[in-house]
Amino acid sequence: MNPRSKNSTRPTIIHVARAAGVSKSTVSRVLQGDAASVKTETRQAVTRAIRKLGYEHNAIASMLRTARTFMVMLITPDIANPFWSEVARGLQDTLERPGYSVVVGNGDRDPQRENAFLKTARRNRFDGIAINPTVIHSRELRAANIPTIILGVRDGFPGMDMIGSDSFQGTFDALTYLFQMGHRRIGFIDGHYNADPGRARYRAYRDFLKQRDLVFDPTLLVEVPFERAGGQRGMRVLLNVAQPPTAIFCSNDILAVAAMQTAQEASLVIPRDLSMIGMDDIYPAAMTMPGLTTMAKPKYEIGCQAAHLLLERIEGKAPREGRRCVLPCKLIERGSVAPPRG
Amino acid sequence: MNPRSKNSTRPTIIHVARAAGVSKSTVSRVLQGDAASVKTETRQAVTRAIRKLGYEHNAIASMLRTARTFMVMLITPDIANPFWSEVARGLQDTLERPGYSVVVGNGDRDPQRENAFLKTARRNRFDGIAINPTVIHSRELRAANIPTIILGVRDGFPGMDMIGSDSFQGTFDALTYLFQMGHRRIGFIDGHYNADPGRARYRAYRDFLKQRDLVFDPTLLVEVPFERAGGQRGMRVLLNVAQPPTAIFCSNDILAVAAMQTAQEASLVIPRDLSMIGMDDIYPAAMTMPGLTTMAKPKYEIGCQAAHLLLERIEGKAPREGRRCVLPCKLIERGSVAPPRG
DNA sequence: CTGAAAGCGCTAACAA
DNA sequence: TTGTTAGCGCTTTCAG
Repeated sequence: MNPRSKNSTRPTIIHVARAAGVSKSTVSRVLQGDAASVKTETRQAVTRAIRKLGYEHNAIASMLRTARTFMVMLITPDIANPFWSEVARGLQDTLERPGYSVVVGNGDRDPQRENAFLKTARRNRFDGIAINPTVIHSRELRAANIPTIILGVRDGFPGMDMIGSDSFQGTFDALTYLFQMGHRRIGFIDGHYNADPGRARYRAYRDFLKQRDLVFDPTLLVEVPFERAGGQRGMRVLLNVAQPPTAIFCSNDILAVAAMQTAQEASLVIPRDLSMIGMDDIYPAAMTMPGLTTMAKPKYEIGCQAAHLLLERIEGKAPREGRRCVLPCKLIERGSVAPPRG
Repeated sequence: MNPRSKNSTRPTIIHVARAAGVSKSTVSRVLQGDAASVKTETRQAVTRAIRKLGYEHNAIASMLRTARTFMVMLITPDIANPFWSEVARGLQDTLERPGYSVVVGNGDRDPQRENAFLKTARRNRFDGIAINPTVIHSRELRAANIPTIILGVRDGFPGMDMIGSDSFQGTFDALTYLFQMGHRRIGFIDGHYNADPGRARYRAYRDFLKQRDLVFDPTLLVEVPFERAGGQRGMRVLLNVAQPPTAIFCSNDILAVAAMQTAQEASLVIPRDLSMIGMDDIYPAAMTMPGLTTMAKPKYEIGCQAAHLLLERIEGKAPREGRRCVLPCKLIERGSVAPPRG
């Protein structure tokens, strides 16, 4: 039954060629859809032979010969993080059409792991890399000598393509929105990693205050790690300052949701007693009660655009210099913001 | 600077061999860590040459020769779904050590796409496949002739390894938990897909009722699609039955969270007026107010175990017949369940 | 312990 | 339009 049972080896183009009474080159041509240079009858004969033998193109052999693998490595800190899994989805969906497969690596903010994936990309001669660099440096990336797109807009990667969202503008707009709702004492729970990417949100906060002639009150700013516990701690701190804020901006939704819950546990009613605004618009943000108002980052689109930029670079259609693509954030109004009381 | 600048080609083992004054075979042996059969001095000479030339092993050529790719294809409906992204994480984390890369495919419950990924796995001679089959059949999987692990416990895949969690037991335990809290009228919002995998939850619900001598009240059961809107609709229906339930079990957390919010919007206080319990324990379940009590599925562990089973199968260490590995669910008590009022 | 040689299955000039 | 030929870079007998 099975054309290739047990210990018989898989058919190759040679077998197909023999069965069709042509040469391997001809088979190769029809395999590549080189319609122009093979007679219709011949092609049909080959196609028939292929089907009869149950032949399956061997991409590995082809890779070796053409030095093209149609493989792309995606390196993010954690694919289980809803932010990155959405980016991954966008990347994969758009790379799928031109026939690329994407391998995903969880770098985990660990130099060892991040580099291990880079090494895999090199050894397997991947055609491209999409990476959110946390510990890896420009030098290593450049040395890999593989077309690369940086996920996130960063300094320190000169000449490389980058794509990200405008955290500065997003933060600024979020704060402006709160201001226009009437808030004047606006708290800021600022998440950070060890390797801090430019502190766009912090700069936006300071710039915003300046523009609105509000004085910077250090008690309204609290720095925490980018995780639930950070949001909880941040809220506890802000709840206990002498003059508490009427609204709080959080660096991302994970912090915001955790902070909001902490406030609710302290019997504050959101948004009546306190307005909350987050950033990213991850999945859970729509699931809180009230829904979290947030500056959405275009995660899926970032993935899609990243794919396009990378594809151009791979195909040599990109300009020599690195490109920066910065997508705007967008306000999603749900229920966590209202004018201040009184 | 760069040892391989511009249009010079990458060094191969031949270059290394020449530089070290040995043959390619020797270099190959060193590369494979075949310590036993190469003199220490020779190995050092080779290593030195490798470093000097900036040689990088070409995995593609190696694959062609050895017919091993160290690539695994993961096919799920949607990697952006928090359930699957956790499974993916587990799979990747454990496949990483033995040197496998995993390509992830979003099958999207679409026959076209699911098959396309399977085809990629075949053409690229992947060593293994991990799949949650939604539309693909056993026959196609078997025809691919690649070691496979089924994600989810299903009928219709005879002889194949499977791993999943015990939805029947989980549902049964969740209902029992509600019963022990004193609930007797327990509603059930049951999600389903077109291709329904056995309806374990439904069977558990019926069995539970029987065991506890409770009569099955069809008005307490509502079937909805597996998405937020389904949860909302389900809750609206249950809120309007003549004798509403005092507790509700939902097929998964997405439904549960949406249902809980809908109840809250209708001014019910959870769990005072109504207890809610979900299943899966996805990320957002911890972020609601109150936190959602749920039967957790061991998502990450499923990924890890899947990797182990697959590895054994790939290495020919697995028994001929298919194995079934069913992991238990675990109750996570948060704040959404309490004894009924009165 | 090391080397020579024969491919793995395909593509891409170059000829015909 | 088709066939011949020479590899792509590595692994792996088999000799030595």
